[in-house]
Amino acid sequence: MIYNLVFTIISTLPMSIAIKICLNKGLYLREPQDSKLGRKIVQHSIVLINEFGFESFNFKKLAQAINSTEASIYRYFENKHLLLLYLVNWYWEWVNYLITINTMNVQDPRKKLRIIIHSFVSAQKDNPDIEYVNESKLHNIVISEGIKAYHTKEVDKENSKGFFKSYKNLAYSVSKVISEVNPNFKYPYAFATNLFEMSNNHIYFAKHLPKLTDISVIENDVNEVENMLNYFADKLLAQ
Amino acid sequence: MIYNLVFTIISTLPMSIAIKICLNKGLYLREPQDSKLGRKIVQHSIVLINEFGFESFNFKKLAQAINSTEASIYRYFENKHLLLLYLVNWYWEWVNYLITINTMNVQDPRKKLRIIIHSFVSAQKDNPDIEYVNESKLHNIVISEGIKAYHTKEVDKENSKGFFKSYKNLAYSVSKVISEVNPNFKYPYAFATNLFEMSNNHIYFAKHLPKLTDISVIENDVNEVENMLNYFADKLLAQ
DNA sequence: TTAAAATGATAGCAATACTATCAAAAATAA
DNA sequence: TTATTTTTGATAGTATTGCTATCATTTTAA
Repeated sequence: MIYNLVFTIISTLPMSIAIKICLNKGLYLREPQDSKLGRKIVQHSIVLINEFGFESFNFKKLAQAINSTEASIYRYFENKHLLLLYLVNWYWEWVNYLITINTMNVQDPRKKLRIIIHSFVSAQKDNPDIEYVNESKLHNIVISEGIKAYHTKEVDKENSKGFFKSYKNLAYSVSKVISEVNPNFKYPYAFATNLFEMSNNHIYFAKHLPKLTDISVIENDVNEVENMLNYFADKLLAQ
Repeated sequence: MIYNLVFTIISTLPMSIAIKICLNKGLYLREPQDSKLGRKIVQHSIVLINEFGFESFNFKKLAQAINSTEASIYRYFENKHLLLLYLVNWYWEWVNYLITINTMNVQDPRKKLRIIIHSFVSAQKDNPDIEYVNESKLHNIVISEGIKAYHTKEVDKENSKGFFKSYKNLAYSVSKVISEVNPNFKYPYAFATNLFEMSNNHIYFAKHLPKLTDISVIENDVNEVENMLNYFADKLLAQ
C-alpha cells in the first residue's frame, strides 16, 4: 500500500482520525503541520496565491493576512518558491492518496484508469479532512502555477534533494495501471504525466484561452475534460 | 498562404531577401527589429534568459551585456514579462512559418502531421536567416520558460489584446491537418496544443526529470521525442 | 517552576523594478 | 549642408521586494 509511505494516520480524538501528509523535509525549515502558525501559513498562502497569483504573492502580504510577521514565516519556509513547491508536493501526494484508496478494491485496470482520470480533473471535489487546506483552491493553484514549481534553473539541484519525488511516485502509480491496461503500450510514464498535465492545461485553457482547446468548463464542471482524457486513453491503449 | 499574414518579406540587397516577423504591436513599445539597439536587446535577452533562467534575468543585467542602459531597454519593452511574451510569440510565429513552408507541396495529411511534429521537436535545427535570433536558444527558452508567458494573473487582459494570437494560429493550422487525417477525431485543437506542449514538456523532462518520461534526449538528439509523438498521433488518429 | 522553544516587533540592507531628467549622439528632412 | 527630430546614454532617485539580525515576549515542555 503505497500511501502508507507518504501518509501517516495519527489519532487525535478517540472517535476520529487525522491525516498528516508527510513531505520531503527539505521543503520546509520547520514542519508547518505541527503548529497553529504553520497551519495558518499553509492555509492562507493557498488563499492568497489562488486569489492574486504567485508573482504578486509575497511573505509580507501573507504575514499581514495572518497577523504575523515576515520573520516568522521565514522560519517555516526559506522563500516563496519553496512554499509553492511544498503546496504542489502536497497536491501530488494527495492525488496519489486519492487514487490509492479509490482504486483499492477495483480489479479492472480500465476502471482504475477512469478513477485516476476522475481524480486528476476533480480532485477539488473530495475532502480528506484536513481543515486548513482548501483542496479546491489548491487544485486551482496547481492548474495555474504548478509548472512554475519545476521550471526553474534550480530544478536539477532540487531534484537531487528529492523535491519531485511525489510527482514521480504519482507517475509511477499511474504508469503501472497504464501498463496493466495495455502491456504493449510503449510510453506508460509519458502518458501518465501527460494525462496529469493535460488535465490541468485544458482546464486552464478552457477558462482563459478557449481557442487552444475543444472543451469548455462551465462553472467548474470539468466533465468535458474528463471525457476527453478518457477518449484519449481508450484510443491510445486500444489493443 | 497563412504566413503572409504574419511575415513580411522585405528586400534588403538585390541578391537576398530578409524576413521580418510581424508581432502584435502591444507586445513592445518600440519595434525592436527596426534598430540596432532593439535587435541587440532581442539577441542578448535570448542569450541571457537561456543561460541564467527567466527569474534571475533582469534589464540591468541585459543593459550591461549590451553596453547600454536600463532606461534604453525600457523604451522598447514595458517589462521583462512582455519581453518574454515577445520572444515566445516570435517562436510561435516562426514554427507556424516553418510548418507552412515545409508542408506547402505535401498532399498527404499524414505526411503533413509528421512534418509538423518534426518542426515541434527540432525547430532549433533550422535557420530562417534572422542573424540576431538564435533559434536553438529560443527553443530552449520556450521549453524551459514558455509556459510562464501565459500562466499569469493578467492572462485574460493580455488575451483580449491579442497577445496569444500566434499560438492560436499555430493551434488552428495544426488542428486542420489533424482533422484532415481523421475527420471524426473529436479534439483537433486539444490534440494540436497537446502535441506542442508535450514536445516541450518531454524534452524538458528527459533533461531534468527523467523519471517522468520514457524517452531520453542525449546530446540534443530529440529523435525519441519525435517517435513518441508520431506514435501517439498514429494511435489517436487511427480510423 | 524553570528552561527551552516559538513568536512578535523592529530595524536594516542589498537588489529589483521601475521613472524622470537632461545632455549627447544619430538619423532625417529641409 | 544645416536644422530639427528622434534615439540613446548618463545619472539620479524612489518604492517595493526579499531577505537577515537582534532582542523582548509569549508559549510549550520537562
